[in-house]
Amino acid sequence: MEKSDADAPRTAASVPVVVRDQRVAGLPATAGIDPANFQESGVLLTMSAPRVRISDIARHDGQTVSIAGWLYNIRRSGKICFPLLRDGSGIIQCVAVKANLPEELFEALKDLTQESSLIVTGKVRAEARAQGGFELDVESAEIIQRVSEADPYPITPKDHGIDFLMDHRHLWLRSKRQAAILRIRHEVIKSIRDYFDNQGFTLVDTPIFTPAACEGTTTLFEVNYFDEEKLYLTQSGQLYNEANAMALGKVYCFGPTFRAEKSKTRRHLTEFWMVEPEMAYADLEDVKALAEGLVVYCVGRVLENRKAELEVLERDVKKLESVKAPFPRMSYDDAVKVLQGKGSEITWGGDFGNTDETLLTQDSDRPILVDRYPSEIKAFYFQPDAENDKLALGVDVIAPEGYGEIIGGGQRIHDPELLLRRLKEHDLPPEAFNWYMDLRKYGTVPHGGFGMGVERFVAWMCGTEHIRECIAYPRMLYRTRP
RNA sequence: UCCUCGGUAGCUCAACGGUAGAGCAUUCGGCUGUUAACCGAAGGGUUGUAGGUUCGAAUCCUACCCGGGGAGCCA
Repeated sequence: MEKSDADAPRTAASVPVVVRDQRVAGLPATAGIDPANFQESGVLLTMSAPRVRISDIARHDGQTVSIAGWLYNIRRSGKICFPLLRDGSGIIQCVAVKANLPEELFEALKDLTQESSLIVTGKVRAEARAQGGFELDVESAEIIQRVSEADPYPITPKDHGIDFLMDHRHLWLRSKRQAAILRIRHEVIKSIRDYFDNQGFTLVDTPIFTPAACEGTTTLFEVNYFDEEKLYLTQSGQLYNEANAMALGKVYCFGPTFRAEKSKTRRHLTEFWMVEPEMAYADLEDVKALAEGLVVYCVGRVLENRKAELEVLERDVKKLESVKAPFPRMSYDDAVKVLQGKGSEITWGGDFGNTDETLLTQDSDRPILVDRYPSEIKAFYFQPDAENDKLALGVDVIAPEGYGEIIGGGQRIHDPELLLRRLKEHDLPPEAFNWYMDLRKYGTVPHGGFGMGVERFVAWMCGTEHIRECIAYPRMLYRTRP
């Protein structure tokens, strides 16, 4: 039903403003205006206080400041109301007392709807009763847009189902939990980059359009490349990484990868982000050490810099604090024996299922490294074990708490004849790999690397049930929108 | 692709063969310290779609559509 509300938005161009300038309403202007504070928004605002972010609020105790944000929720009690203001960096409870404010302003605030955009100016006050320890005593406010009650913000503070939330993913990101996950994802990505950058790796990004299967078996998304040919979305940058490692020694690529697997589980996305380092003059042990170091470093950074977010997520940080080197190591052979001892039906030569991975790590407080898998279940490029050529020098890092394989990698074949033989055994057309063979022709060296799935790692850090929450806009078997 | 569970108000759910209800959200009223605030009232429904069984279907049956969980495969 339409409401005859003069303040309701009519067009996108005419932003309704209930209270634009409190000086009109007779409030005293506060000194200390710094134009630098207003450049961020690109809008000249007639504010009388420096603009701050909620994450910085502790440094402004006792000062009058402005916070630009959105109404997260509001609690009213007659002549006093408590708007919760969200600004992307945190949430702060504001206090608006009717007796201290112009009537027009108090009424506008009291009746404000969820997710309305507004800029609040007031005095920061330490307050034990408030979450976060600080409150803002409202002095003035500018309402940028009042959300219409005829079409209210759909995500209310109560429970919602996953289907509804995923349909509103673009709005769901505004909630506390989702914002915390995205900040932890950011921390993980930054720490991954710092880890490699600090050790002399060079970021060299690999193409997303690729001409053929890198690994043969895995399903690829096909793309029409003009009318010329079919290309595929990359499922790994590894083959290109090997070329880059021969050029720069130590490299990594970091970007989205695509797998057209019809997997419908809590650990699968069709589009996910992967970091893949590759090192020249490296063997399996070097790869294992690099992987272990990466995991320890990133977990440490999350613990150090994202305490507040882990708390929002109610993550048991003790489980993360125990992630220290060295990680337990075992061979595939031993892992199969351990699993059989625990009642798994796995036989030698089979790959681990998710239940196997969970069983394997259930007694460990940190990830475990499993190496030397049967060559038959691994890709064509794995270097065979010198002591048993039926085994591939591959390694997987399996995270605890049921998060499964987060890293997979190993040492690559450097011998040209062996590589050619493996291509044929895997029914791959050697002519498509001419450039890859060149790497074995011109100064071949032992080398290796791995890939780490970012969303799986973030899911583990956050303790989320499903990895779909660990990327802003997940792409899954039956979900491609928004 | 297979197995399994589900689709009822904007949202979360109840009713399980006999008059479709509750909480939240929205609207109106009350409340100066609330913490997913609370109290009172109002509006809000072609029960996923199409057939079928029945005196009578949200409820039972069939097909389809949409989604959740899992398997295989993988990071």
